[in-house]
Amino acid sequence: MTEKKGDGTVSETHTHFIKHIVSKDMEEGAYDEIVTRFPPEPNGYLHIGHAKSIVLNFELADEFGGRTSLRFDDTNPLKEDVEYVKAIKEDIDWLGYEPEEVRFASDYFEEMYKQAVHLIKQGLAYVEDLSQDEIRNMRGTLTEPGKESPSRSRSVEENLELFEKMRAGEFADGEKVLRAKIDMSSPNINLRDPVIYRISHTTHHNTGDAWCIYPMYSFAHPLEDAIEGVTHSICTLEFEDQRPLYDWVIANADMTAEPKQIEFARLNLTNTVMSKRKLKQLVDENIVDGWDDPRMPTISGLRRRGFTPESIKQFCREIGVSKADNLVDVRMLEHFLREDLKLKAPRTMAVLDPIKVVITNYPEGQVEWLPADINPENEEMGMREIPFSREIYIEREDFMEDPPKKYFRLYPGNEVRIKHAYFIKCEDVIKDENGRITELHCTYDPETKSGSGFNARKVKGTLHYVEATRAVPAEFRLYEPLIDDEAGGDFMDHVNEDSVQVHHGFVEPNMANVTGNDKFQFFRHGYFNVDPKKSSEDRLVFNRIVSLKSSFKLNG
RNA sequence: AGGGCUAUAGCCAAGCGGUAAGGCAUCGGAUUUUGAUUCCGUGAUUCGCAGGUUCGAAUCCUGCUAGCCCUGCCA
Repeated sequence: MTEKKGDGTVSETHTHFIKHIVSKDMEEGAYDEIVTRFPPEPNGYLHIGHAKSIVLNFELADEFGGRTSLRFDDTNPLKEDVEYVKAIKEDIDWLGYEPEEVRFASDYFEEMYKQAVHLIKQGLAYVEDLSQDEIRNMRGTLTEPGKESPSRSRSVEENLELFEKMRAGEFADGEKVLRAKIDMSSPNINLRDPVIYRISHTTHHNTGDAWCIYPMYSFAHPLEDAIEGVTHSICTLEFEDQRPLYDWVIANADMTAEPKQIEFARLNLTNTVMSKRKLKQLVDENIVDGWDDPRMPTISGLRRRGFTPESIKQFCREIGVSKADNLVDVRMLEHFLREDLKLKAPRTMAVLDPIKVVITNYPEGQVEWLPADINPENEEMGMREIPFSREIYIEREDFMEDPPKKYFRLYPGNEVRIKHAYFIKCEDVIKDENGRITELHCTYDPETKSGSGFNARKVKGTLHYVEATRAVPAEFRLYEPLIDDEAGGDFMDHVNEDSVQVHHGFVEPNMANVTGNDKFQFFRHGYFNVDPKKSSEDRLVFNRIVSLKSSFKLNG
């Protein structure tokens, strides 16, 4: 369990193939220092899959005493926006990582242009006259080689001139394109003279109208890495086929650095969609309440739901890094949230679906303030006092008129403990004209007061409660997975129509002033977060982050 | 099918020629003023399959099977 950081010591846990590669490189002295980067395109919000990559990149470099930068891969102005730049920075910061530097691919447009010219001069790139359709048709198929374009044999001088005109805005979008001259018959389609620059008369969020030609990812990315001195360029599996092109660019550009691309498997979670396209669709079609809806697997959604940075990071560490396609059970994420909050969150009581209990033998008008530990597993959190009186609320589901076997909550004639207070026994059930239970009449035994040491008899059940006259109204939002079933077909057919359950109940009086993102464990319910958007001073709204585990089953 | 990659328990995953770590989930049992926590216990004679090399193979070799990715002027 040596998990040292920042001193170059390799941890013995969480070992994986990328760490092996880096270890070996460092032992062989291949690099002075390891440099990684997290390179999001600012075209959407970050999700937990990105968190896996963020944790990997930052902690890997940190472990070897290296550095990590944040670099926005903004080479396609059609899809990118500053809104996303801002959100991405915020999410990384919230997770607790500080990039060595923040850069943009667009910072290097001039340098990339020069490198393209360098390729042209070597006869390794040419300006293409063919249309997009013609290029596609001549590319061949998976099993047949492509055909060489007539433009391929253009002279260096003419290519230089045309490329300059492309930059100068003398052509319309799609009229010309710059292609790398590699191999039209390569079995790897990425090497069949890939397009490396296209014309797009579009305002860029960063460079404005300075450019009307933009480099393609496959050309830009290796250059960005080389410029920044990145040693290990970590990306996901679908870029594996691009690695030969990545290496080709590095080999033929006028660059001394030799970054190495390493691919790992992206994260998939049960009951979750994990692509920006799909998440954007959920937002655009108003299936959810924005990118930060508490049901979204986005970092901002998880944050609003109440997940902590530490729980997300620990999850990312524990799932490991490999090249095998995977589908991780969301319950694993939930586990790390519970583990993180177990000792940190105050434990208080909330009644989500109240039913009133009148304790008929308790003096009218009397109130007792009972001592209660804030977290029995963490005494440093101290004590609080909670009121108890003749009328309290308990959970409607904690009473059954006709209970099955092994039900040890309240039922007629049964005695249970009220947490931190007394034993009560159900004497009478009051119903309205529709037969709905409106009130329970109980008696209490003064001798059974909590902390009194009473042990003449035992009860099987302990119920939480909120004192009725001082109860603070609150809204509770419970969540189910947004996606019913991750398998097959259009994911929109699997959207759970009933993924939010709203309850109106009460919390303890001492919770009247909680504010955005405060987290609590509500006894027997789970961990809750004060919704930073919906909650206000006069309307408390709690999101259930995760429930407590439970082995209780009715009828079983 | 041309190329690239992957395959270890229900899920994730270590392992790197010396006899299958760990986590999640599940199911038992003990403790419990949360049906929680905690604690103990629970599963691979076998690593996709078939051959081969070796004293010895999840690890090396050969063949096969299955799954994922690649024919954007997206990243």
